[in-house]
Amino acid sequence: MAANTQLAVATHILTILALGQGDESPKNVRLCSEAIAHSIDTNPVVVRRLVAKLVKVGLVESQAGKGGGLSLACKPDQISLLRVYEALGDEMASPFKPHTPNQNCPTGVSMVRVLHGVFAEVEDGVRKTLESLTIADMAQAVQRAKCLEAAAGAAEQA
Amino acid sequence: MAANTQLAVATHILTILALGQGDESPKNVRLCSEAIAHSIDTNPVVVRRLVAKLVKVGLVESQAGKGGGLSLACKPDQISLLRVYEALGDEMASPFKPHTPNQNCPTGVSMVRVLHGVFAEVEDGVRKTLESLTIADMAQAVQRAKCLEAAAGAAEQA
DNA sequence: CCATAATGTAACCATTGTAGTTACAATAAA
DNA sequence: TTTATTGTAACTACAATGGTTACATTATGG
Repeated sequence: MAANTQLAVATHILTILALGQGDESPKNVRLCSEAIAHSIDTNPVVVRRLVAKLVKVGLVESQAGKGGGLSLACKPDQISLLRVYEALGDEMASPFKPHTPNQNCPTGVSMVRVLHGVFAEVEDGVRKTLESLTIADMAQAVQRAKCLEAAAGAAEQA
Repeated sequence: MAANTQLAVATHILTILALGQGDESPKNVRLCSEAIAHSIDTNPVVVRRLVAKLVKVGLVESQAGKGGGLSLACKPDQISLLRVYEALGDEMASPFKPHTPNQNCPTGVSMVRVLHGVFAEVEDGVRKTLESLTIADMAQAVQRAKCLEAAAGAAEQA
């Protein structure tokens, strides 16, 4: 199967929108799905499909029609990666899924109950990590990385 | 797709083996893949396929031939869930996978670098949680759950 | 030494999630 | 009214998972 890159792509989209958003001016730049798809190297429909989920939870605003496009519906520092993660769906596609043992085996039945607790603990840790990071952090880190790279490129040229 | 339940099933297998292992006697009971598969409610081949990975990293011993079967190669309190997780493969099948953006878009390129760091942090948290739990803990919890359930069943009967 | 019971593993299939793509209706600006 | 955009359905290709059959290998035990 193709790897699940939805959180990565959604974060990419939001970060791009954040970068387009001037910190001082209240006006967000509106980007079209075509342009975003180009940066991600995918199809505009893939972007719109993902964005639909982000719109549904109030992270993104979209406007149809000529001159329309996408923009953030929140300040970047108000968007934790946990909010993005939750926007994509409740379930983590991961190896942390209980199985369904033989219901007549008491050991098996107890196993799943215990496993459920363990996996909940794992998920909880994941959520805490995601909660501590915002799109604003991502945008800042990307800016910094771009500067460093530009500098390295310039040094290489010289 | 079928959900990935490998960690759950592997933990199930190891816990069953741990339960069959008398704490006082040094002899492990040997169980055959057929019996284990029955508790998990799957095919013996699925069990053997998984066990092969556990054998490879020295968590389980297997003996072919009549009277053969599977047994723990370690003390249960020496087997953290992290070891089990690692035995199954290096990569976490999860939504925490970076994508591959347009390599000509400097923002995209920086994005993945930053995302990589974020996802490493998530993975790190997961590993810490898994490291804090052992098969011995699982076995103990399962025992306790079974007792509770038996008591509840008895109460229901009365 | 042969019958038996077990592992090891290859091969194949069905199911399902993901992403890519085409197509087109709906919408809104110029 | 033309044009540029979103929204969404439908289809495809691909890969991962787990179930299943089949069979070679191995070791016990009578």
